[in-house]
Amino acid sequence: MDGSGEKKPAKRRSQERVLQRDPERTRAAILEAATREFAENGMGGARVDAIAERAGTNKRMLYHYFGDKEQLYLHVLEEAYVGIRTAERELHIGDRSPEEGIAELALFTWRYFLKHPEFLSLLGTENLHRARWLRQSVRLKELHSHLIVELTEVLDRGKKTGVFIDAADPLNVYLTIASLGYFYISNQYTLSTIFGRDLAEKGNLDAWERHIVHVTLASIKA
Amino acid sequence: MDGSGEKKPAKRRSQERVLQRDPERTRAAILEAATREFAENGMGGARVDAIAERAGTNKRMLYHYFGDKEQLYLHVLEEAYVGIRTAERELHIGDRSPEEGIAELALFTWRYFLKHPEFLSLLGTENLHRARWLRQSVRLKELHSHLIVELTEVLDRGKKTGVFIDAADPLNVYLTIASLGYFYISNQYTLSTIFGRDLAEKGNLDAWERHIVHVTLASIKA
DNA sequence: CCATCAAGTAACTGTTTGGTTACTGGCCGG
DNA sequence: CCGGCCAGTAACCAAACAGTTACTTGATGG
Repeated sequence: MDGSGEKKPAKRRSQERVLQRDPERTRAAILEAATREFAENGMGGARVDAIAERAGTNKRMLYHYFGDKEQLYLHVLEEAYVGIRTAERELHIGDRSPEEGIAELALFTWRYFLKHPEFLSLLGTENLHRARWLRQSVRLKELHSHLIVELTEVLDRGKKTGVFIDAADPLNVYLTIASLGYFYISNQYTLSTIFGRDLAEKGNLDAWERHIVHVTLASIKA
Repeated sequence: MDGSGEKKPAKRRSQERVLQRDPERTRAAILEAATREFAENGMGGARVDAIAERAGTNKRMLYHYFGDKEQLYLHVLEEAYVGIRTAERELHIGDRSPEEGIAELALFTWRYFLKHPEFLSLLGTENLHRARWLRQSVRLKELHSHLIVELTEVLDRGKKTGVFIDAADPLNVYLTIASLGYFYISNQYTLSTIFGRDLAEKGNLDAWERHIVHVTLASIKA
């Protein structure tokens, strides 16, 4: 997100000169810095000064673009949800056989969680506060119905052809997949400590990936 | 913990009179208040003044008994781990058939999590900080080997009688049980919000309890 | 019965924090 | 070519914070 970014031509006029004033770039930098700061320290631990410094700007701009710390946090959270749901939508789990579709969703979810620990961390923070900010969000409520609808279709198709049990419930299936991925990754530090095994090791990660697919399918297979 | 607690007779001398100075009671009150404060607000959000007030004492005592905020937090965390592992040990999952033993462990874990959300919250906080404080703890490392040993025995017995698959791994089984319980409870607020279904409702909780047992057994049954 | 020491209180301190104010400088329309 | 506007800066502020100091109270053993 940083580093390789070419200087944007700044809407108003195309110019090659290094622009200090680039509102969109500044805004994006703040959002990205805030994502990291909130993910690493939680709402209570995140520091506004630290976000400004990480973004290479200062607090004035942060308050200018986002109002206050809480609104900035909500923006970060919304962006994170949009990120996973957007990627998920491009899967088209209905294009294959029901079993392959479910396996694909499980793999995608696991790998997305693994690649975006900051998303899991934000979820953790938000739940600590009982979804205080998420509940205020208007944008996000409908973002999720798509997932359940698509999953319902895949499961129904599998039930008709007799590969899935009738009791298979779409929400339960998704929660099962998400549970197994979320817990392993977000709790890896305490788990590795108390069980004396490094869960982040490649071999263990691969084994758990296979385990998730196995468990998910085993729980709904006829 | 409060309210119904009879006045302790204060070691040194039995007396019915209401004692203001009762070191053990004060210590316990601080620990209990700190547990709630840390669970509700995380390490970064917890306030030392709030803990003192909740405990009905003041900061001086808190620093007197526990050193500083971080050490107090570590005490709280250790206490929480000792709590679940102690209760778990009394299960004796080896006393029944292997299948019943695993089901029993799954039920126990789910119900313990449900009854002690503050434990889940503390785990979340500790993992946010990558087990920074837990790693310092000497007491806790061996507390967990017992669980794995007992679980290994139960699984081996099931493998011999042919009810479990050979690939069944004790750590994986425990992680599966814990994942399904942890995620559902600790993420109930965001999940209920985005899916528009109240996961804390009795019917849903009971269904998930059955689901956990079903999934766990389905994943290891021959 | 009083000297001693631990339990307990409250007011204080230096620092950090979220948020603000007063200011600078570049750009664009008229 | 200039007046107003908007991106950006830095110094500032009051409140909140973790941790401390100076003090009071009460039980107990010699």
